[in-house]
Amino acid sequence: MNLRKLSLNQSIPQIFEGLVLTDEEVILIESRLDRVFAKKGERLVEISNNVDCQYFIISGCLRSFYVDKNGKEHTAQFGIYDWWISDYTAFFSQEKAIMNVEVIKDADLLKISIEDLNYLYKAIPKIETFFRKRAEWSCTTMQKRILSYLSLNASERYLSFLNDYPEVEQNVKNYHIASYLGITTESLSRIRKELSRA
Amino acid sequence: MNLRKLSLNQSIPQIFEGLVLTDEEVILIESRLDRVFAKKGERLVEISNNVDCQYFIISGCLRSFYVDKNGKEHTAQFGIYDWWISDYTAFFSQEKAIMNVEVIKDADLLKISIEDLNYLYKAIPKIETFFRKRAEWSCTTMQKRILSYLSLNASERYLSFLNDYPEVEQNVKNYHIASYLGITTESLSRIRKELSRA
DNA sequence: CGAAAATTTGACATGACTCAACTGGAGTGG
DNA sequence: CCACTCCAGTTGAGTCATGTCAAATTTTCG
Repeated sequence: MNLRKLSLNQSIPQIFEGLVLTDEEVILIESRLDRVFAKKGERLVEISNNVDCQYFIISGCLRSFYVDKNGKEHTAQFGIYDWWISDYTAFFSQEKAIMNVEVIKDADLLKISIEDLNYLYKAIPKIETFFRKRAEWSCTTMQKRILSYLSLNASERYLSFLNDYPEVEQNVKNYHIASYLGITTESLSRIRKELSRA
Repeated sequence: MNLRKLSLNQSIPQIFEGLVLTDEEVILIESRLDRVFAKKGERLVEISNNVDCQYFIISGCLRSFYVDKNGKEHTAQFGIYDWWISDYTAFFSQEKAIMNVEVIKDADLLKISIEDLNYLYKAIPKIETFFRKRAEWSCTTMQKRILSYLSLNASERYLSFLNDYPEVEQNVKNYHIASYLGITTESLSRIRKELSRA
């Protein structure tokens, strides 16, 4: 067993945190995953392409973003360690990507295709349970984000972001944060100035 | 078999559209569902209560809404026939409700508790597959809504809402729509006036 | 019909945007 | 080691979309 295999094996329990897996199950899962290293600036998904896989992040930082009709970028999601990333809208519905997924900091990833995932759902039902719960949890975080747009002003949304995702804040540029919060970099700059005075 | 039973039985394929179920499975599912009739104005979920069930809507109209620190209501979700509703944030994580679920038009519902749902996941694995896909689909619709807040102005969001949910529009008040779009009723009124001129 | 609820309208206020200029730091090469 | 460039962030002035508040109007429904 080489080093690469070893560290991949160690990653399986990390991915399926909370699941009790037998040795055979770990081996089966491993056989369906691909280790991928991606450099800053690389794109794992590009708008209008097919999206047949999603990525588990072992380390690094990524973001998915939408480009509107005026060419403005809007960050849909950030991804750091222990989280998954893809264009889920496209991945789940098997339509063309409406977002790009871009590497912000060199990343170490595990890639799984939709076919392999469907295979694992059948072979190991608790994997499907895990992904059901993960999707449910995504729903709750997105719901909260929607409510934050409805009920908070820009400054409050920024504070809430800092509170919810302190590790993300340390890995991304302010203009990424602004495009996630739905404000301009100028506004974010003024908000930060205002907050630092208080 | 009485009428009530008959119509409930007929609803099962409607709920699990796309799933092929045996007669025994339908009977098992039915045994875990409760038929509920709810009048306009009733609340199925109230903020800070426990949320141990979700509702499938046979007919009628409902909404879930959040109340912010200034007492303003923000509609999180509408529900009409064939859709499910609850405070998912609370239901999935089994925490106290952060939203109310309110009946907008007299509703005919099927109620399922989290225990019964977990039982069905075990007993009929394809039910879990169905709910996994439903959660994934919810993620994609919420993702699109988030992107609409980031990239569209109030008027464009309104048009997009009319396009995506024409049946909802016919069942709810304008102030419900405004609170879903994140604007005031006055702004919505002006937008409608502007659009009717064009 | 009449009261209550929903919507519309007007005048004004304001938070966030736009555009352009400026600052500061990180890296690069002469 | 300085000069240059590039990129991110900041600042200022003016604008605009949407909000606020109060009043008028229309619709709904008992």
